[in-house]
Amino acid sequence: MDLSDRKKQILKAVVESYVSTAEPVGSKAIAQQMDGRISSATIRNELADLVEQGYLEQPHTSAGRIPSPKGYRLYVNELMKRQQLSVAETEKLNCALHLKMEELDRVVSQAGKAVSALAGYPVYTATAGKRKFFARHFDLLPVDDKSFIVVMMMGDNRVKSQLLQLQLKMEASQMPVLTNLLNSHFVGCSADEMSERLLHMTDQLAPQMFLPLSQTVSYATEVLDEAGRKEVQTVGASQLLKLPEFRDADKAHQLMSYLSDEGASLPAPDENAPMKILIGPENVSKALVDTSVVVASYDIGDEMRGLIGVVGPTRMDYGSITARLSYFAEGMSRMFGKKDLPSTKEDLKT
Amino acid sequence: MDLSDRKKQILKAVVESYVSTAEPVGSKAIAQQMDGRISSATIRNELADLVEQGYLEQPHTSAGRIPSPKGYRLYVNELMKRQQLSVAETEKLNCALHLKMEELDRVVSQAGKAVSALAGYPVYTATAGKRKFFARHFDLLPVDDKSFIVVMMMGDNRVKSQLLQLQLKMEASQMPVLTNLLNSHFVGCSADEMSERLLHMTDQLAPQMFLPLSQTVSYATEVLDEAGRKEVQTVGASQLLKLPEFRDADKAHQLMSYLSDEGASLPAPDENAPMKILIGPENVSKALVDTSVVVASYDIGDEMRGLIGVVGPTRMDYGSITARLSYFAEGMSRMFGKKDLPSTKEDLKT
DNA sequence: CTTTAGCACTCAGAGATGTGGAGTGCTAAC
DNA sequence: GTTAGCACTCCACATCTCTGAGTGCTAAAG
Repeated sequence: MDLSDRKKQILKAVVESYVSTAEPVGSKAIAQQMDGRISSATIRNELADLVEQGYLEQPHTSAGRIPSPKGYRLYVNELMKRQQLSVAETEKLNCALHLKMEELDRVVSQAGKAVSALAGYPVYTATAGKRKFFARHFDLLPVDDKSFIVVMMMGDNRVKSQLLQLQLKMEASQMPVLTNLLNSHFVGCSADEMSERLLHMTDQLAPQMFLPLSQTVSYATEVLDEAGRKEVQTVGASQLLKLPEFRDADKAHQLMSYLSDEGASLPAPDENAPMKILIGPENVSKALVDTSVVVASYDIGDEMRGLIGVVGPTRMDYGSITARLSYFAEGMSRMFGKKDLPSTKEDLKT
Repeated sequence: MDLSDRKKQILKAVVESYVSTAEPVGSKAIAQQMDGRISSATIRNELADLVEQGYLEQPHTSAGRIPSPKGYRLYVNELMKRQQLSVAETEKLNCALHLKMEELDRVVSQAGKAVSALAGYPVYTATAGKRKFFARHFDLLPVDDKSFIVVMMMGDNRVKSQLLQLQLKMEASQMPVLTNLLNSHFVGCSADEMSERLLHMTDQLAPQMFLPLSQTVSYATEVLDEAGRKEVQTVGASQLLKLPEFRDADKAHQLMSYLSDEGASLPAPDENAPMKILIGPENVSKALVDTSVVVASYDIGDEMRGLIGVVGPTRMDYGSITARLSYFAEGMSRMFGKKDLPSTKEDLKT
């Protein structure tokens, strides 16, 4: 049951008009947009068909039509033109990407801001690894005789550090011993394994050695645990309020608190697809059923993947969002991981 | 021109009622709240006086009264009862405070979240130092022969690190030399001094030594520069939407984007006062003239101060906010700096 | 069989109108 | 100085009407 070419043209016109105005679109407007090649009456007939087939909806009898999720889906899969980014826009994105190669987290959130500003919608970012985290190397920096700083490099080459206050005084000579102990027994372990090994060492060490060791190890397990949890950040939530569909404070509030709640599980693309578009009820989460999400993932090396998603009304401009997002995701992949991602249209289907 | 005791009582009643209901309060309601000791007619007379003296305002002739900024000021300075925190609330705050002593930034933002949730208003946090930042110690961890990780401990004992990719291969033996060089020549320097010293060494070193050194130093200067800039974070902005005064999406949007704009200069308490309350037009920033800000600062040692501010409608519950904030600020000070802050009522005046 | 013009019908949204109630200011009595 | 009473004001809310955009249907034209 494929749609006629003309019906598709009309659907496309409806989507694009509604995307930019947020107002139901009428037959006359469409006729005009088609240079008067066909009359509004004909279009009315076609529109009626499209409604019947579920591609469009009518808020009430005497209103224009708006696209249904099914309509958007068709639009995204077949009708949408992949948009070119303007020079100014690529500039801005590049700027965010080339940000002084700082800590990963920073780049990610900076870039999120840029994308959000460009898209006009809130953006969430996350990084997640698939495999367990482990320590690659430990280092201790003495501060005074009752405290030192642990520096731990993780499997993904990120480094975390922390000042530890000791209960007992520690002699300078102990430092290298402790460092050695850590690097010989706790490197390559997951958090759980670490705790276990520590347990085994309880009796083998003098307390003045064991205490700082255990403090260090428990810091390490904490960090590893946390790194494993995927961390979601949201930026640009206030952009929502500019949209007519969120002028209702309650709606806006609901969505915004969902987004800023870190516990929230936000959509992620499938294993092999670089990008995913979820339209309205295609979202599992209740809070998102009235919104669409476009989410891209990118490789950041070491079996880690990053995630960036744009949240907006179902009426969002899928073309320009996907263009920006894929440009950005490719840039990130190029920057961190080595290999590029495929980015063909086929991958956009659910 | 001091107010009579009764007028103050009435003012207090108006403020407290308006704070909790957001509705203009009428003479009858006040009479009731005063156990009928005086009649509504009398109160009307008093109210008229208070309006004339500028402590109250009348949205329109036949409406109740609402406090003016001047009225709030008097309330905050004289009438407000310092509120006790409930056990449950201190629990929550303590919980945020005792968060596994992680990086400073984390604790601060976690605590911000807790305060925001408890207060029901957005909260901004910042940390700022008064003096220049410098490096206290460098450490290098080799990753492979073309990259290593710099670990830099700063004056405030925070540690920053970064993976550096080298242009040239580097031999293992160079590492300690480089580390030594860094620790002997660049410790204790501000970012500017570092750049200068690096310049002087250009000719004295072989390029294969100089290049990684310069990469490391430029990373260090970047970090120091950034640490010097005060960084503002806002949490809980979505809480605004629950308030009747921000049901208007435009207003909410305006304030929210101001808050999430990092460039924004948010109020800070004066040098020696631990807390400051800014009511309505007392705020310099245009975006805040319709809001009040309660901001506390706390010592985090090493000449660094932290900042936490609550932003809300002028009608906010100053009593409970100040109580929470000062509890929190004291906790932070105790945790980081050693000395406690004074926290007497006198300091609350502008 | 498809397209078009014409016409009656529908419905949301904006404006006009009306009513109730909360609250005031004023006056006169206590 | 305090209180009761009363006329007055004005917002909030509901009701009503009017308008215009847009529809569905029918019948004629291509």
